Amino acid sequence: MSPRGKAPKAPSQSEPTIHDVARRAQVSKSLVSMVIRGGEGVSKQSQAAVLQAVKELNYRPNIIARSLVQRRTRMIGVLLPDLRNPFFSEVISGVQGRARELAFRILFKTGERQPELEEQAIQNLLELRVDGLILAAPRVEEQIIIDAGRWTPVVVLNYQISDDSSDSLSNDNIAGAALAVEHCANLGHRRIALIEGGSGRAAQTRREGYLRAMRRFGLADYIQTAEGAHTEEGGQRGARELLRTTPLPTAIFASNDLCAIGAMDCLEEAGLKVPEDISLVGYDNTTLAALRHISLTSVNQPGSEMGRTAVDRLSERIDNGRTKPLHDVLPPSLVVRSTTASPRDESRDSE
Amino acid sequence: MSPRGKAPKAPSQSEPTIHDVARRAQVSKSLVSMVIRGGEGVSKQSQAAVLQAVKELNYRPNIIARSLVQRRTRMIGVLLPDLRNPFFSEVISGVQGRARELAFRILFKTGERQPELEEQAIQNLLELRVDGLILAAPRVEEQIIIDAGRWTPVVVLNYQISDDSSDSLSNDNIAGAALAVEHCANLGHRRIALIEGGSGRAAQTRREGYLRAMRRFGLADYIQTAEGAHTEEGGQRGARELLRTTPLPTAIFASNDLCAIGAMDCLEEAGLKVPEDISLVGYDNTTLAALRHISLTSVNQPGSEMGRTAVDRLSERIDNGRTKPLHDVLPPSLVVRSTTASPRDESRDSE
DNA sequence: GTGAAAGCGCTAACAG
DNA sequence: CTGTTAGCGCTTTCAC
Repeated sequence: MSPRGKAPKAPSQSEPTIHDVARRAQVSKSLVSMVIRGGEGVSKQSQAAVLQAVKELNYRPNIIARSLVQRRTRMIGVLLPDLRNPFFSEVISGVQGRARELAFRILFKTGERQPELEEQAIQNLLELRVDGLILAAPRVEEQIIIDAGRWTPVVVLNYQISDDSSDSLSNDNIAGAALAVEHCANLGHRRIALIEGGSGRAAQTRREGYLRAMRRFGLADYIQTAEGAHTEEGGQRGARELLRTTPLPTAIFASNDLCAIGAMDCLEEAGLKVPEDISLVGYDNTTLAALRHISLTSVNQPGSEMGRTAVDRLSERIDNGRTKPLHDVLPPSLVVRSTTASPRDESRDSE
Repeated sequence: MSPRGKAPKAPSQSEPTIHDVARRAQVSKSLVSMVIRGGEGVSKQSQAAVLQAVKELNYRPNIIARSLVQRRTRMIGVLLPDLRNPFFSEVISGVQGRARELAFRILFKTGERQPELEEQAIQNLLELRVDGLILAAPRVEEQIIIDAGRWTPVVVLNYQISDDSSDSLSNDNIAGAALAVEHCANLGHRRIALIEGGSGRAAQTRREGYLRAMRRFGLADYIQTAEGAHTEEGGQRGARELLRTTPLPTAIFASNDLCAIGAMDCLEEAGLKVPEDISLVGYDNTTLAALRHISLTSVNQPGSEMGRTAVDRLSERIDNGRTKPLHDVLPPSLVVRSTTASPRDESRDSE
């Protein structure tokens, strides 16, 4: 829980403090403090003296000390499942960009999809007195999130929490899954299978969306799901499972892009052509899907924009004192590329 | 330079402090402090009392206060160019993993390949009193890095600095580029062109490696370079430039994977087949290159491993007091996949 | 405008 | 084993 207590030696002779600057500039500590923070109401003369002393001593304000007295750190904690999925790279890019604009710093952790690690990370971030927390696709128990929300502003991405202690910002996974199913159905597919994304909440919701949409389109009899995960390996596993069924599905909706790509590999290794023999839809519309060689039809989820908005939500609470919770649900959209087409033989499809 | 000074209202009634815990447990502050840090030499009884009070008050130690008095933060600053390139995602994954194991926290910034932003980020990290700094492929002036190195331990990735104030950890870009050239030459290529990676230091070194290798293999007359960048767009630009030349090169070495993928797109749009008409080699061996649909021959650079090692280097200085600088150069290796083959028509190749 | 004094929450000697 | 005493470097009243 606490860091190792070793510190064999001091780094060097101690760093200059505000006190040293004050002495050198022949002014008081408080004056130096004013100047450092972009002082107003300071005479040009003292200002110049301070600035010069700062330069000469190579003084750097100690933000830790400042944070202690101000009781704010201007740090935002960000917890992601991992960074192997480009979707989360995009999220954190957005977070980082907006954070810079609003003068926040990012403390960053990955939870590796393990609830215990996530919880530990959250506690750690809270102990560091972050001014706000962004939790992306958390797997931790809801109560932990609620408690965190009572302590500091929290924005949860892609999981609408049932409590009002935090803000949330979600992609409408139900609607997104429906878009995927609808697209396939419109192309004439009936045996539209799902490769699931594992036990994460987004994956569960997409599954639910798939089931509902299949029923709505009168395809309840064709519902078919395979276990998978939000990784390439998960996609391969799911595809292998589907390949063992007869008749084969003519379209597959994979729970995310990584999963879809894994499935695609597996299908093609088995000699099936995409989209001629089988159509494939992913989710997230990551940069991977957009690669010309992949060109995957995918449900769009604007990761970078979500990251930026998350920071804005935090800033509204931190800097503008908003207290009413906000729960945004972004409408997904479908980006059609080259992995979907009408089924080869429609008569065979009706068996 | 300094954060906005607004704080409209306190988050809630103030958080419990070590003092509150002490009162509640009927012991002294210092005893509480001991217990919190995994106390030794504390009676079972007081320990239990403290732990209970902690629980009841929902107390969380204030790491900021601790950092101030201990003069160490157990935070590591990480500066990356950006996260769109999966290579850097891998680096930071490695950093994050090892940091967790060694009880460090990660403060993370991107420099967006702009020296001014990088410098600002470094200063910011230093003001926060990070215990160490990892600078990946920095573009900032060398003097800034040297100054930072005098202030706190620094590990520079993929740029061997000419000064001994920091450690460095580089891939041997000269050797890596040579591997790419050699591979093509061995396949019978002579017109091996380079798409450059822009003004970054790694890109420059790879260029140098390309030039040297071409000469070494007696292919000096076939040297051909096109401007590009370490992005897909840069690769497309470079490929377009090369496509205007006659005769066309039979192989292209792109300065990194992203660049290679951009080039591949452009080539195929122009009706050329890879590798039948033209071979292509990338650099970094990112997850992108490994995708079955890309299957790009690429020079391997172990991003995740480099991230882990960077944290180790820092820890050696922070926790074990090492002072002698270490400059590691990792040998690259070539991963051959499906984008390289012998040139179609060797006679035509000799013009 | 400027300076002096009082902490922020915690740790680290050092006495009891 | 436990409590007391000083600060860490900075901001922030509040007098001058």
